[in-house]
Amino acid sequence: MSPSQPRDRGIPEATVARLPLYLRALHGMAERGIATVSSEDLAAAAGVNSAKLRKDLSHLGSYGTRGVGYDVEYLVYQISRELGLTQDWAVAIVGVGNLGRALANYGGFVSRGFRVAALVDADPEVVGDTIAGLNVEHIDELEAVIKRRGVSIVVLATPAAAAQEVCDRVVAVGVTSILNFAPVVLSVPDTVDVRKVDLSIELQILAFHEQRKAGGPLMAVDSQ
Amino acid sequence: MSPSQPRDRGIPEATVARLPLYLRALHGMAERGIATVSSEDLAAAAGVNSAKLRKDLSHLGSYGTRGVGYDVEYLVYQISRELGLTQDWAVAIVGVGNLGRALANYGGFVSRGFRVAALVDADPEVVGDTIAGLNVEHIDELEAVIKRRGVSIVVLATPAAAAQEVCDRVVAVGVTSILNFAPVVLSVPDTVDVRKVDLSIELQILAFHEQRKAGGPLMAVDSQ
DNA sequence: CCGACTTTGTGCATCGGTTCACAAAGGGCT
DNA sequence: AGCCCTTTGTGAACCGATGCACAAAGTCGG
Repeated sequence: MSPSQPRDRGIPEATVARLPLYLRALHGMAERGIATVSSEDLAAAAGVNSAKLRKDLSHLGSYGTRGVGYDVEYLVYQISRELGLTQDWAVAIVGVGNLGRALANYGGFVSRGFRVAALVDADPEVVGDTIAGLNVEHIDELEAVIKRRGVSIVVLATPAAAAQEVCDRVVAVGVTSILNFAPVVLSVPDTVDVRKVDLSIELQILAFHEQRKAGGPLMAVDSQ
Repeated sequence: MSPSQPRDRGIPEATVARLPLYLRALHGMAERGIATVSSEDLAAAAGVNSAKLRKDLSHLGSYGTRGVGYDVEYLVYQISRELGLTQDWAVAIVGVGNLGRALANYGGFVSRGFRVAALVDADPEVVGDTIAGLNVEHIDELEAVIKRRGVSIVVLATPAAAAQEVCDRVVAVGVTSILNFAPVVLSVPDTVDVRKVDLSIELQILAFHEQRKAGGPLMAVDSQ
């Protein structure tokens, strides 16, 4: 067996979720001209514990040097490759309301190998507008646009009521990765990956903890 | 001890994160006039497995009726109370770029007991504008605004470079809950809760899985 | 009033993830 | 060349979360 292929199939989900974090920290370091970094320092920059970082990285292979640390440049490349960011991903954003607009202009996408390739909306008022340098196309064109532009990831920023229908349509033309901002649970075949972001959920979790702090150890909540 | 107080201190974090999900599903049902729901149905609507749902709810107390299910109205109230949504939370949004604007207009906040009480920005171009019915105030006023409006949760939607400084300032005036959209790891005293949302992380996770699918079982990646 | 049926609440086994702690590995100084 | 120092990579214990499967509890029809 080849000596430099310990790279396992099957990276733990929790690890995958943290790789982008490391990547961000590493990009920052590369910009500041740092050539080499220890697990301790990188972990601090990413906000995790160093043992966890080392175990995470060990799932990709043995890319560190004992006594020295990790080569920043090289590690950026390895993580990028593992995440699939070395290729170019065409993303379509469906629903160009406030959120869709914000996403279209969001710098974080472009800088990570994602290319917003299409904006689609149902409202005749916005169809034809130019946003972030892109022409907004009509929802009737959805399937055609996805095929024509080679879109492989769709971002749903529609109202809740429209999300499932749009979802069904993009799945029907072969999209298998969806990022859903609409506050509904989408039903999809299990060959399709859906990740959801609900902005209000995070606030609710904060409220829960804030309440606990405020009530402190007393918390005299006589039920109503 | 009172018989109907099995409500434990210490609800698992994983459970807290799902309560908003259940709440959303329940609200939908209440609107459709459904009075009672089984764990099976509610779980389906929330996209989780029914055993998990029952265990989650059991942490709040014994609010179901065997052979029948849960009273929708009552469960909404119990979960809301547990999450602290029965009180009114004043939220300030700092950074009124595309994202801040989208958040200010986002309906999901208001409908959950959150009230956007202030918008703050550093750019003199936008200070003084009215967005979502609110006057945008200058960052110099940050501390004053937070105190005057009783803000207890701050949403950071600033550029990455400004986030830590704003964070320090709001923490200094006593804010202990922060929702951070800026792509940086904030350092705060551990009395302060920070939750972060990085829109590009979700996309990167999707890209990872999409790449795996594309490569399929072959995945002939001879390292460069 | 009783018995059959439904659905909750939970004990228990299992699993994935985290953390500790240390042996192995490499670099650099003398 | 050899020794010491730093830092990685990982075995193993631990911890929390998940899911199964069932007894307890309650409803409803007869």
